[in-house]
Amino acid sequence: MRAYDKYAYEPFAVTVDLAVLTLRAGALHVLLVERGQEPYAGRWALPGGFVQPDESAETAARRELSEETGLSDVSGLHLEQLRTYSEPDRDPRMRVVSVAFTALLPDPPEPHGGGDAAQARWVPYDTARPLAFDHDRILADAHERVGAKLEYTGLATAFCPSEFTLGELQQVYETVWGTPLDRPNFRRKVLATPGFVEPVPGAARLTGGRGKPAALYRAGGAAALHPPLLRPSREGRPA
Amino acid sequence: MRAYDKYAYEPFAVTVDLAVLTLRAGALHVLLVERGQEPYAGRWALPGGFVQPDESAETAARRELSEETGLSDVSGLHLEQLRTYSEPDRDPRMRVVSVAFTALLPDPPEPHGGGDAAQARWVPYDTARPLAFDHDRILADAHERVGAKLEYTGLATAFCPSEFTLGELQQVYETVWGTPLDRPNFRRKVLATPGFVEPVPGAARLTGGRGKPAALYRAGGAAALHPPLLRPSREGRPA
DNA sequence: CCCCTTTATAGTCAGTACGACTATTAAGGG
DNA sequence: CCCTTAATAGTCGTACTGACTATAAAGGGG
Repeated sequence: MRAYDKYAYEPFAVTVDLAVLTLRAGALHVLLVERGQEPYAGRWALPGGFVQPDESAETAARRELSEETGLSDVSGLHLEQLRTYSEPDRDPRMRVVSVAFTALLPDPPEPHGGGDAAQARWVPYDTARPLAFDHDRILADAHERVGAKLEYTGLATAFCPSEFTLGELQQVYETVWGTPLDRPNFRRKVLATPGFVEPVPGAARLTGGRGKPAALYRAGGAAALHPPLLRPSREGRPA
Repeated sequence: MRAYDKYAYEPFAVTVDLAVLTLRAGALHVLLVERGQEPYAGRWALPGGFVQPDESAETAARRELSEETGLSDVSGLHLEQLRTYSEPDRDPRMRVVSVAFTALLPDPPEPHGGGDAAQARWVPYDTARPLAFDHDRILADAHERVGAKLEYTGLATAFCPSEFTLGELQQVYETVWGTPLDRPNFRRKVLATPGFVEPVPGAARLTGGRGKPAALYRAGGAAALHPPLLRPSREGRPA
């Protein structure tokens, strides 16, 4: 029961931490900031900050996202609560409970070093560690969550600009999952899943570089994919 | 960035709230406590309480679970973080951030009214609302999460005793999803999914009531189901 | 004691999804 | 003007799925 009267309660500091992911040059990148002070001075960490008295954690996360990326409009970006980290010793200075979020960006702007960020950079996911505090774990949890959600939601489109080719969409899956996918089969499945993507009607063709121009698509309205787009099973072909 | 120095920080109270779900007589039930004081005096609420200074949220949740259910050993029970609720006005008295958990129980013991719970009861899920605070939302989120996880994890066995029949397992799915399932097909899929369940070797038969006795199974070790056991699609057969 | 109901388990069958391929089209580059 | 690159189209056999039918093994009521 809610025993407000029975237990004394200790005040906690509540922060948000952001795992901001994007794709640059076909590789998964994460937005990191360099810490200026102890503890972990000089180490890289996930961006974050304190939740203000009048904010929800979601509001604080979106504010931090805007501050750290330098983007004026972050309202359309995908921002999702990951989980809360509350180990008593996770911050050596004081008792800090952190609500972690995952954010997905389509086209990565150079993080303006302005604002309050001492130094903010896009770092390839593979070379990000070790991070300060328990951020290694948060980042790993974020990656795992995103990979899982690609299977049964249309989340992949959050990595893409508003209009994209199926090849770009496939690259999202391949990069996050770390697995090459068969192009014709990927195409078939995506187009067979209602509400995942919809073709851009006009004479829509992207002339990026070499090769046949690809048709452009927009994100469909569907939140859940039916059927899901399962990643190649680690099991399934055992002995 | 972690601007501990830049912003003043407000102390928050941090609580855990528990959505404890079980199956009784083929219906989904949730453990509720009756509030004795304002606000929401006389209303039912999810059990919960303050996180103590030396506890993580997970530790606090398991402690509360033990206290509220009266079970001496809650170490084997499924307990999982749901998400954190932090709207500034969710508690009219003060700023409270609550980390919500979902717990799944196999056989429901009568909640001992002892401990500190004024009154604790198993309430059918459908008649649980309205609850105090934002607990309606928490409960709905818990239900949705559990329903989704039944698809791609072996979570359903957490609702069952250590040995169970496939009929009982099917009842878990039907009750949580609110959909009848075809028995032969359910059986085929469960047995075809490696690691989901394993037969109890001995002369294992349950003579519960009428009908042919069923073979007994135990939970297999698999965390993820491959292939997943998808619920009958709301879409898929549209117009 | 014999049906009749109940529940478990076995099996069938057609439609579909999927993985692995091959083929064709439409660009750009030397 | 080929050659490479990338997009798109199509094929084929297997696995899976949903909808069913059939059989087996219990208990209960006349």
